[in-house]
Amino acid sequence: MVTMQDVATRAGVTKQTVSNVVNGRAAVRPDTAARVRAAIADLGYKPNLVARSLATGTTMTVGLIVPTVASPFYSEIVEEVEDVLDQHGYHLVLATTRADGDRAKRQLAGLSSRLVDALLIAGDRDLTDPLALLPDPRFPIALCAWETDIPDSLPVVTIDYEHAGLLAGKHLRSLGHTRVAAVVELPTHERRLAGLRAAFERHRVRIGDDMVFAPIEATPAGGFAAAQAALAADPGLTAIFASHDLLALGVLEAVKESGRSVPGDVSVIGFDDTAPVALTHPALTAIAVPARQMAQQATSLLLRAITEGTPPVNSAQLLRTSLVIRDSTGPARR
Amino acid sequence: MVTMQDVATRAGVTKQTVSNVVNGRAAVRPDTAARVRAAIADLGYKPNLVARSLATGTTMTVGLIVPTVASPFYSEIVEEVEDVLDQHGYHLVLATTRADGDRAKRQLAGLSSRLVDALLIAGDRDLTDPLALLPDPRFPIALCAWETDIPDSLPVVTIDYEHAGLLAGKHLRSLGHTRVAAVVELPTHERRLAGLRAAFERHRVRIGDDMVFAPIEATPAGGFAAAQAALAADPGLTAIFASHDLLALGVLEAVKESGRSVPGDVSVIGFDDTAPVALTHPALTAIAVPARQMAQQATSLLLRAITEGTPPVNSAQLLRTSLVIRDSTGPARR
DNA sequence: CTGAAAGCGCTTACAG
DNA sequence: CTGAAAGCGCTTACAG
Repeated sequence: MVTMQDVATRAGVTKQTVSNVVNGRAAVRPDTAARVRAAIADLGYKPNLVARSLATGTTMTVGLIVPTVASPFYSEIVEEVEDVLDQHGYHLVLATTRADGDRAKRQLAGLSSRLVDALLIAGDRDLTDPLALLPDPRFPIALCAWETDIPDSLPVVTIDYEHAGLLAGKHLRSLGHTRVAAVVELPTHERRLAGLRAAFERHRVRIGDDMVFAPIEATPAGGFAAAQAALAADPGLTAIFASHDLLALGVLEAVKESGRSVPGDVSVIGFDDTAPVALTHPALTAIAVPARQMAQQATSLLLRAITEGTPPVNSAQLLRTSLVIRDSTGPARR
Repeated sequence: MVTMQDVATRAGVTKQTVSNVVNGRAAVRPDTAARVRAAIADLGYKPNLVARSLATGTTMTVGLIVPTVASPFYSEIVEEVEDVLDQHGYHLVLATTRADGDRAKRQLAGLSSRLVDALLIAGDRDLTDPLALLPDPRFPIALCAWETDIPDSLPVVTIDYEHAGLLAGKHLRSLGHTRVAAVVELPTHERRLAGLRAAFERHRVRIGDDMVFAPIEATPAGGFAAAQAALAADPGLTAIFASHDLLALGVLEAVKESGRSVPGDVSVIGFDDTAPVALTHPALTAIAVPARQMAQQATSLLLRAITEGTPPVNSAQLLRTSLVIRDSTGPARR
């Protein structure tokens, strides 16, 4: 490895001067700088980022923990976080928890030992408990896409999931649906469900626990099976709410496979509104969650905390969702 | 920040002893070790990983560059790489190139300055040229999922794409198809296309350039539009090959939307065989690529190189693909 | 089994 | 504008 000292020797200066031209910090006489730059090029010198980190106390790296990357929702978040980081010269250390609490705990511990300058945790699927054992309070952490039990000690950028569920419910209700089933990942998505129910209760319609189906896995296949169960439980239902898009994809297929038409016989509404859903047939009506904006805000929050050396502003930001009406919802069949 | 020295002072030993108990390296008398451990707990000491890295010359971190993470194929690779890394106590630094050559170049440069101990590059979409400016030859780099222009200076774990395309072609040919279109991401997937063509040429059937359609984007929507174009170009075609699953999803929809049945009127075959495709209707026939195995092998290769301190074995490993026949392919309509 | 010393490759004030 | 010194928090031989 060629070191800064090697460059200095070659250019006939001290390493401090090399450091100055590399970082453009102090003013260096043009010809000296040129000599140094030539030496750098000749030797193919690259600064050792680890040494720099030790000296500066900053790694130019941010950690991101997500439940999985194999979902359009989280992959959008990962890409957005990386974009913002990249724009500011930071690198991304990624960890996926994969429905494994121990793994999540290990990653939380591993990432908070100065390997990264800050940590963003997206999704409360596997990390609700471990958060109790918070590391150094001065270490910048932020949460996003957090639905359950928002800890008040940490800044969070999320959405009002209950209101989002309410939006979905109001839409279905306004179309006259009264026999609806919900395919919901529980307990993670309980707020969405609560909102959905609230929309109906206002009209004295109750979505009982017997019409709530928790999929075995958070995939189209999981949604498919859950929807089949729903159709078996009430063959006359007219609408199905899916607590996220991947499930909705499976629900759509299950309904069609059962010989029913969408939305003629059964309306289907999804949640998140990630890119792939606009292409389903019929195109999926869904609650749109501003995932990229959420990731962007949370990342900026952390970056600001890092550069200002203060803990991130401890606030709970709630982003708004909206209803995107496409072709999978329609008036309830009589 | 509480340092090793703080722990040492509190436990009444020197920091070397603390280091020894933390790393379990040298033998430490049980009661001393207990005292040190107590001090660590009291102070909430966590070793500074950056300082350790500078001293040991290793970061326990591996970089991964992929084109995107919003695709089932690459997200599987990312998750598998992270799994292997996690099992060995390594962290993952992730960079996505996102069809941006400059960004790719920047990432390659950024990641090879001792921020990571090794680098895995998956997918040749954006990084073919930049590889020319290779960093230190002793820095462990490996390639995987590489289709075009495999550099012979770097170890690569990939598959025989031409043979994979041949498999797809032989399958369609054996079903009697002679009017086939190909929806292919070019030039990235040209080997697959070459294989497909080769299968037909043996039977004196030619898939002309006018029947090859490059999608605007690597998404279902891209596949959808390309398939529509294909059906317009030859309304009587009986089979469509898609160069990856996401495209195939769109192709399937386009064919159905055109009023044709799959596979009655048109057979559709995909490529990669990622998780989501088994649930399409009809279930997609596809060339199965062992993505996880590929990622696993490449990662192991790098890990071995790191621990042994030698450059990775410079070999080109070709993994085998297989044909998974489901319901989207059938005999050609007469 | 424990401690004193040197070093990893940088940066950051501080003199000159 | 350039150089000498100290330090970031660890680990690694090496004495005792």
